[in-house]
Amino acid sequence: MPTNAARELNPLCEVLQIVGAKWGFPVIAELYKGPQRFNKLQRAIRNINKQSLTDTLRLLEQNGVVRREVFPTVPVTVEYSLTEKGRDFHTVIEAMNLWAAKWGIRH
Amino acid sequence: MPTNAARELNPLCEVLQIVGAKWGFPVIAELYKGPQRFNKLQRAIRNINKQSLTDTLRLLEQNGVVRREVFPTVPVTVEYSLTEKGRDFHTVIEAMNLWAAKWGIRH
DNA sequence: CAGCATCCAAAAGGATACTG
DNA sequence: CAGTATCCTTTTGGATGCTG
Repeated sequence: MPTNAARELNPLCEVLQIVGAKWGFPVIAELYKGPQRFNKLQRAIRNINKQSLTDTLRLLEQNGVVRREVFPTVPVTVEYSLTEKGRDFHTVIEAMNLWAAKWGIRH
Repeated sequence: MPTNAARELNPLCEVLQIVGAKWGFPVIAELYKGPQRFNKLQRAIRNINKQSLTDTLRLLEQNGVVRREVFPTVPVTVEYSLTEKGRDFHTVIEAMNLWAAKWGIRH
């Protein structure tokens, strides 16, 4: 994640935190497919481990991008989904894709 | 910078490399003001050191966002400026700003 | 002036094992 | 199932000094 220096560039800091987080995009991309439980997310995202997944979900939750819901089954079930704010994030992703497509990879 | 995992999400990988780099935004922001020499950039960007500035400029240069021009004065003068691709990057920045403004910091 | 080489400190990432 | 705790490895960042 971009640390202090970049974070001083408000109000971009929040966006940079999200897009700069190593697993932010993969998690968001996966949740676009629909609500998912913790273990399902972990299996879906190649090479992520519990710790990293937990950290990323907490970060996105704090930024209001992801919602966490606990169902009191046994064992407990936890479902993660995108909030409205999270779904609206596609505007940013699209802008990135457009720019990347317009200019291509490498020059 | 977001590392391997995020980078597999082509064609976003290039964008993530740029926005995820700790000093990417500060350098681009500074160059929007116009072409600048190495030392001028370093003085303008709070707390960046030669090494980090060099690394960031090389990264942006490789991505075709920044142009490097050497003038054979003594001592040598090197000027950095944004390419057309680099200036067009404001479309991405704007999308980020819009999203951030729409949803605010924290929730 | 514009860097590169080196070195060190700090942070991030990841593996594993354990728990309610 | 969904984590937390711990430990360890790797990567990054920054400071400093040297050079064409």
